[in-house]
Amino acid sequence: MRTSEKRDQILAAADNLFVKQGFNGTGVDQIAQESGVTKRTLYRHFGSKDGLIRDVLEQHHKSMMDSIRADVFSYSKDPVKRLERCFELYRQWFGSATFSGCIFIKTLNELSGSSPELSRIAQDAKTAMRDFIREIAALGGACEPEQLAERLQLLLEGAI
Amino acid sequence: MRTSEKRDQILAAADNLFVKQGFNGTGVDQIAQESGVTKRTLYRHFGSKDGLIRDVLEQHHKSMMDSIRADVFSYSKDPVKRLERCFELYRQWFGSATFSGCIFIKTLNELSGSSPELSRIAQDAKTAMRDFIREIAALGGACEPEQLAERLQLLLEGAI
DNA sequence: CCAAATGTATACAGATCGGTGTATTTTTAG
DNA sequence: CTAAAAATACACCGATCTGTATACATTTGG
Repeated sequence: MRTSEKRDQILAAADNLFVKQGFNGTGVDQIAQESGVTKRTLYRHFGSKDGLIRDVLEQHHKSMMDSIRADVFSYSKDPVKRLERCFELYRQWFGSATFSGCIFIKTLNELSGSSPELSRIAQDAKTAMRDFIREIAALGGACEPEQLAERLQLLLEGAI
Repeated sequence: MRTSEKRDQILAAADNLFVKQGFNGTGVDQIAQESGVTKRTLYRHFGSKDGLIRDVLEQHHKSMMDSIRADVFSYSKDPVKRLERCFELYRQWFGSATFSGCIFIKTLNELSGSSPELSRIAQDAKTAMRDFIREIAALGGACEPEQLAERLQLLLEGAI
């Protein structure tokens, strides 16, 4: 059994709660209880609530990018089809019953001004996602990959 | 002197603070202090923090719609020019030094799940704004006024 | 002018917040 | 097996939160 099992439980529970209730709206006690762990254990792993938020954001970004990359690259070799697949993945995300919005947008909306570090992490995640789309679009020979990537990204935020 | 002078001060201060720091991130004490009023007075007017938020949202929606309507309708009689004026107003909003995002989007991001009533008010405000754009677009003979209105609305949220 | 509404000042209640101290038990690794 | 790391249980701290109590001053409307 890995040493980091509890750690992953905490990250998963925190991710869910943050995305559903916001960061300021979710207490550390609730996260600990929801993940079946003592508050003391939580603080041993993450040091502070901001530290937990930071790791949640980074892990969320990493797993999301890995998941999308794997799906899109294995879906087809045609850049155009890959781009279509991106749209389809977003469409599925919107339609999922547990959809509660994008955690990075939530970060920028709620923590901008109180934590520049967390804002930067969220901004970097959004930029990386846009670069990924732009890269695929450019390979597909799109005339304006930059604009296309931006438009797609903006479509996310109306569904919430 | 109107009876509601203090009331308006509170609404203005709360609006500013909410949009800058979020709802959960702004305390009632700070709002009272910022608006030069006692906390007791604030509670006499609004009853609770949620009551204050509700009135802030409604007043914000009302004054925003009135302002945009007056500007756009006096700008030109041509629907196309009116639509262009809408874009221009948004552009100015983004460029303003005090721009901190849309308070209704912030409401949906932060209070969805904890207050269905406030979420509904914010959603109604967004819908009303979109209907306004769609109405103008339809008068201009746009082929897809619904989609056009949606696209314009989504463009707001990338700038924050 | 006078009563009612509104505002001020200040202290306080009860809950929750992020975070810690400490002693005990469980798990892991060599 | 054993020692260190990790997790638990639980009380606790100071700060902050929403909301209230009380007593006094000011403004307003009829």
